[in-house]
Formats: sequence, C-alpha cells, structure tokens
Amino acid sequence: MTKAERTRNFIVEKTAPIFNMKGYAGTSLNDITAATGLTKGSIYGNFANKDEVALAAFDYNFQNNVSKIEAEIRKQDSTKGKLLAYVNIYQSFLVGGISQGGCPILNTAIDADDTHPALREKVLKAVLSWKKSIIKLVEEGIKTQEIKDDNNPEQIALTVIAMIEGGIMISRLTNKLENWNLIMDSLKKYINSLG
Amino acid sequence: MTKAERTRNFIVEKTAPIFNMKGYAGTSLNDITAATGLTKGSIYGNFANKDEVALAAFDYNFQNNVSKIEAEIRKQDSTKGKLLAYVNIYQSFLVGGISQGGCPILNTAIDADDTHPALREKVLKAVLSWKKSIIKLVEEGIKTQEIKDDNNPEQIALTVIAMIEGGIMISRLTNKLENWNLIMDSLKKYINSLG
DNA sequence: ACAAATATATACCAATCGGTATATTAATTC
DNA sequence: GAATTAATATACCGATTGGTATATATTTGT
Repeated sequence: MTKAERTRNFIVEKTAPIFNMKGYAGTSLNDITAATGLTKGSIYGNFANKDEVALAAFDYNFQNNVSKIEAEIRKQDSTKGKLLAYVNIYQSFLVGGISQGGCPILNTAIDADDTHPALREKVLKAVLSWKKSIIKLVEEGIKTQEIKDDNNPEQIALTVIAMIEGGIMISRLTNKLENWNLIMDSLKKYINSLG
Repeated sequence: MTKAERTRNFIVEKTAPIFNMKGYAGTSLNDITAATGLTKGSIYGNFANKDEVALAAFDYNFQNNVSKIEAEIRKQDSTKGKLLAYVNIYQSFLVGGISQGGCPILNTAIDADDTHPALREKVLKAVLSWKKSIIKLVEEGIKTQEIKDDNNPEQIALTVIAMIEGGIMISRLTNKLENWNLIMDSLKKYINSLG
C-alpha cells in the first residue's frame, strides 16, 4: 500500500463520521482539514473535489456496515435468527458504535435525495443490495419451510428495512433506547409471525 | 393582517419546500431571495436571521401536515380506519402533494439531529405529539373493544410511525410507489391484527 | 545514496456565505 | 392629503466557501 493510498484511507476514515453527521452541504473543506490535520493541498492531491471525498466516505460507512452485518448473520443458523441479526447490528447506530451520527443509509438518503444525484445513486444501490440480501434469506427460509410460502419476500424485505430505519430516526431523535426496543419488539413479532 | 404579516407568511410559504428539500445548511439566503423575489433587506426586516426562517418553515410544513391529517381522520369513524388515515395522507408526500421533498418530520429529524438543537427540539415535539395522538386513538379503540387490551398503545404508536417514515425514505429513494404500497400493506395487516 | 516520482504545504483566487446600516419607497393614521 | 410609521431595496461588510498553481518535502525504485 503506497503512501497516497494510506493517506486517502486516512482522510476517508476521519471524514466519514463528519459527513454522516453534518451531511454533504453541511460538511466544509475546513471540517475535512481540521479532522485530518492535513492541508487543502493534501486533500486535493488525493481527491479531485469534495464530491469524491463524500462519495468515498459513504462507501466507507456502508462497507463498514455490511461487513459487521455479515459477521453477525454468520453467527446465526436459522432464517429468523439471521433476519433478527439486523436488530442487533442496527442498535449500534443509536449509541454510535459503528458510525457516529446514525445509519448512513438513512442519513444519506434524506440528505442526497433532492440535492445530490451521484450520492443518491450510491444510497439507492445500497438499499437495493440490502433488500436483495433479505429476499435471499427469506427465500431460503421458505425452502427449509421455516417461513410459509404464501409470504412475499420483497414485501418482507421492505417492511424490515422500513421498521429499522424508521426506528432509528425515532430513537435517535427522542434519544430513548426504550423506543428502539419497543419498535424492534414489533419487528420480532412480525418476523416470528412469518413461519 | 398587516403587510408585514402577509410578507412573513409569503416568505415562509415560498421557502418551506426549499428547506424541506435542501435542508438547513443546504438552503442559502440566495435561495430564499430567489424563491420570494424579495431582497435580503426585506427578508431581514421580517426575520432576525436564517434560523428564524427555517424554524418558521418547519412549523408551516408541520402544521400543514397536521391539519390535512385531522381532516382525513375525521372522515373515519372506526379506530382502525382512523389509524389507516395516516397511510392515505402520507402517500401524498411521495408525489409531492403536501410539501415537496418528502415528510418534513423525517427530513428535519435527520438534518437537524446532530447539527441544529433548536430545529431538533421542534421536530422532537412534533414526533411526540404525533405519538400522543396515536396513543389516544388506540386507547379509545381499546375502550370500544375494537382493539384488544393486551396491546401496548405506545408500542403501536411507535411502530406505526416507524413504518410510515421508513416507508417514505425507501419509496422516495427508489421512486417506486409499489414499494410504498407493499410496506403500507404490511402496516394494514399490523393494524388489523390488533383487534 | 541518489535521482525521479510522488505527496504535502503555502499562498492565493473569485464567488458566495450570512448579516447590517442606511436610503428609499410604500402603507397607515389622523 | 399630509405626517408618521412601517416595509423594502441598495450597497456594503468581513468571513468562509470550494478550488488551484506552485513551491517544498517526502517516498520510492534503482
């Protein structure tokens, strides 16, 4: 790994939580230089513009996310257990365990939605890949008869994602873990009702 | 109504959708003057600073929201019907019917969360009042035995809000009304399962 | 260890940021 | 309709925005 690659990674690591908290427009180049201790020249030697840093920061946040989830899912053997792994992982967004500022998918979706097509495209792909992986889980559960085959896998995937992301919004806003637990209890009931 | 009051309302009306789309940091004073056709002097004659415009814009978006919902709920007589009124109303956020840029509660919660305490406080109150009104509905439904009394009204309220807001995020990002319909179908099943 | 290539810092740019003092115009009130 | 008050426009402020050209260090391959 060359020096530039290490610096690039360093910049992304340090700025990823800032972009997640402040959003694209809310994060200035001054924020970036302050967080890294580097100068503007160094930032622009490794990235073409602020856009590139933001896009890389989202990739970093999301990938970080994915690898943690995959590890958690691997611990489970039942389909329902695997679906519930999301509950455990996403709880960490509330206490800042993975990335400060909450779920990067939710934050970036709302932030980029009407303002930043390139960033929006990245979040869209992230959500679609998340949806796809849940659908795959559900279809496996149907094969093993753990989940009844009159269920719509896509509908289940969308419902699970909606409850998690909506739950994160509410719980972070109210700053009450109890709210998260109540919503996730509903999600558990929902998942258990599929079988 | 004095001229200044009318101008104040005019500024709020014109800028509310911009703040909803671009967020606080993403909305500049240039955006505000461009949308209203007024000059900076006129804006600052009616508002102390950008903050005040943003706060008033959120109030406007939220109040607009509340009155539409109350009208829709009044059309229904059953508790379950009233709970499902939210489904109809919030669909309008997807096509830009009420306020352009999606649900102001969701947008502002994510936007102000880690950055703007005053705005955050307003959204928090909005969510708590929404929660409270759903709890009231559920408690009435329990009294009339439309809803079983082993349900937790607060949990129901939080779950309904989470599914709606999560559903809005997904549906706006994917730009697919079908996704909204699938999630809301899950919400309907959830509400119907309470009785 | 030395030269070539790479990476970082310095100093600057025009444009825009939020905000203000003052002048001008328009609306009220008598 | 004139005097007073209120509302809007003009012109400006310093600070910050994202970005760049160039000089200076620092790696890197030989």
